[in-house]
Amino acid sequence: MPELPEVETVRRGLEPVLVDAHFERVEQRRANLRFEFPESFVERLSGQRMLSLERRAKYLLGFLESGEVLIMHLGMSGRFTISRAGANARKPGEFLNEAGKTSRHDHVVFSMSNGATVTYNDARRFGFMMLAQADALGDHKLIRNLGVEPLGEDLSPPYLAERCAGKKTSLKAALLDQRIVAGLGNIYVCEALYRAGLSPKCAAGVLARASGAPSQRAAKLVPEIKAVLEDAIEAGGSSLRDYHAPEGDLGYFQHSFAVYGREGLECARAGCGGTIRRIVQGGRSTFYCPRCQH
DNA sequence: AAGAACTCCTGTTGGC
DNA sequence: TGCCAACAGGAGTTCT
Repeated sequence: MPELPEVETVRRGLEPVLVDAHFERVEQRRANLRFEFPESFVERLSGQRMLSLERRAKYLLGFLESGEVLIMHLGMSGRFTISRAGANARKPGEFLNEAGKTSRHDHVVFSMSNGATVTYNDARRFGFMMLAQADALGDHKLIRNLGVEPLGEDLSPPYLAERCAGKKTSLKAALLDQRIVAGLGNIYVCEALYRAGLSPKCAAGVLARASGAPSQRAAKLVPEIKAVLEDAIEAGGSSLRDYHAPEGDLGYFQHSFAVYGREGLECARAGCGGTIRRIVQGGRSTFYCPRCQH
């Protein structure tokens, strides 16, 4: 489900109900999601106050008073839903939860001291939750190899050129590699490449000149990556199928897709007249305009 | 050792 | 209407 803009939207939705609240009750309904839950997961969360909720790449990081961090990843289908005490209380045996998803996939329920209930639902169970020591978070195996955040100064044409220099893998695959840029996923890579007029099929190495300096392509691509992510965050993320922010609001950036999911439709670039194509790279769909992406 | 293929799991959709 | 194959926003692990 979520790429950086969706995870950031979820973070902003959860922050007001989780931060400064205590976990009054934690319900863990199965032993594993993608991975086993941590040892004594419920006990280590219960009674804890969350000091802050941050995002790194597609991870949500809840810093706890105990010095531990609750690391959460939504995988493909993970979603959080907030409900208030008394409101929309689900009757026993009811088939659909507040998110309109089957409640059999409600795997974790946090009851907070401020009266909010936060439910984690994940049909495919590619998401997970872990606990780590905050002061060693940078050494955690999930965190330590992550590349730069795409928003902000760290992602620059020289950085991207250096990391892609000599790479024969496709530009599409390189941008999906979380060790290079952290937080991009299939949709926003397609959209950024389209905006930059770059072919997803060309070798990633084209971003660097022989000297290692950034090429024109790198200079063009970097601002488009930032722009598409900023636009999507502004829109509250993309609601595909039934994704929604924790409060139930729908993001609407999916209406702004130029290529994703638009196979067979005409390229929107003025004067182009090309037709959007779908190809498969690394087992995943890539959408692009063969006429104006080179 | 880079790069590609495979893997986890369930739900939805589109074609016949 | 029913059935079945293809596909879905991720990424760690295992191969070549």
